[in-house]
Amino acid sequence: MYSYEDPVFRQKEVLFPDYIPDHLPHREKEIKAISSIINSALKNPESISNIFIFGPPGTGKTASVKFIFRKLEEETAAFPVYINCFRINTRMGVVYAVIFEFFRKVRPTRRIPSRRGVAYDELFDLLVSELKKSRVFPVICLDEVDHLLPRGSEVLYDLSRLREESIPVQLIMITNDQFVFMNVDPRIKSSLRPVEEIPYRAYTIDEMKEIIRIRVEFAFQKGVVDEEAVEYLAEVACEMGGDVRIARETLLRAGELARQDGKFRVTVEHIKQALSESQFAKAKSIVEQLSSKERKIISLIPENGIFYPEFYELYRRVYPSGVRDRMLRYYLERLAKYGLITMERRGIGGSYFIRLNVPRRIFTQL
DNA sequence: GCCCCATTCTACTCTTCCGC
DNA sequence: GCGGAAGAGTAGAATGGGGC
Repeated sequence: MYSYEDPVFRQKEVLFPDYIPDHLPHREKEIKAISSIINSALKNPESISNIFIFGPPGTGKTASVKFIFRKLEEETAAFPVYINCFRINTRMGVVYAVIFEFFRKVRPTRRIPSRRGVAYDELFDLLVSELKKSRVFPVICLDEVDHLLPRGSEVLYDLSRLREESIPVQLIMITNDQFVFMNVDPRIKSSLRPVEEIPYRAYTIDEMKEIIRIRVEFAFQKGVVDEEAVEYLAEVACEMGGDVRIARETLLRAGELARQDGKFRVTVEHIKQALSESQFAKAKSIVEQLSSKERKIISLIPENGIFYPEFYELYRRVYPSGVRDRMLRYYLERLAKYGLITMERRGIGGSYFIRLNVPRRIFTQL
């Protein structure tokens, strides 16, 4: 049988966003700290501390927790649940996600209840009774927890209060914003205590170089990626905030470019070319998750910006049956929160000036 | 027991109102 | 023009009653 060996990639999936490596270099200290908090809670459920992880994007926060969760599932009786609050950002959504995972992993024979037509309290009571019966130790990770606030913040209070029902539950909250809980209801803040804070700092150039080298070693065929290309990529990735995702995405694109030109060698030129696109990798992944309404709205914003009243007129002209003024503002506020646009108020009591933070081609390519 | 349909219940979306 | 709050509207699922 004919077998084809890729001349560029050896294990391309190493560069995919959902790939969790067996070893996370330069995050051993943080992983050890988080694991130790979880393990001591497992040994002594009376002394549970919630965990608050914060730091710049692309510094391995999510990868660390997913790495720890994999070990927890393999080696302990804990019941880890990972929830991305960008997608699941209501209290009902969070409780339903926990119940869904519980019935999938712990009680696979039980029918998963419907989400619609069931009261939140009813669903929460079901969660309480099932957790009580099963005696599992839930470790719930709320990634991008800032997207849960303020609408879904009540669920933090509810989940923390499970301990009053003698259910040992540990929350892990991940965010890029260290001060995310500053304006949260004091009642909710106090319910989350005690909290252990685990800060993640941006990678240094040397650390970035090593991380890229390891990825290159596993993902590419031997000798395909030039050393100068690795060094250049590490420097630029650090200048852009130390985001490993940019480096990973760039390597993937550069590999494809090297294949296209037929020389099967990744050079600095390939990296430069790939970087022009991958610097917007994060924005692109956010845009991919937007609802069709949000995409329609952002696609209408001109490259050179527009004042809100003018934009509302434009929107209504293009989508006469679309949302009204207040709702449009609400959607724009959300897009601003995602970092895709900037809303700057011009003058005292003046209108908002809306500006795109990413090139328009990001929306049109999807 | 099964099917159909109206009713009920719920979370979530969206509009309207009003004060600043 | 903006933003918070209240309430109406909507979609989806469960429930219950009637007819076969």
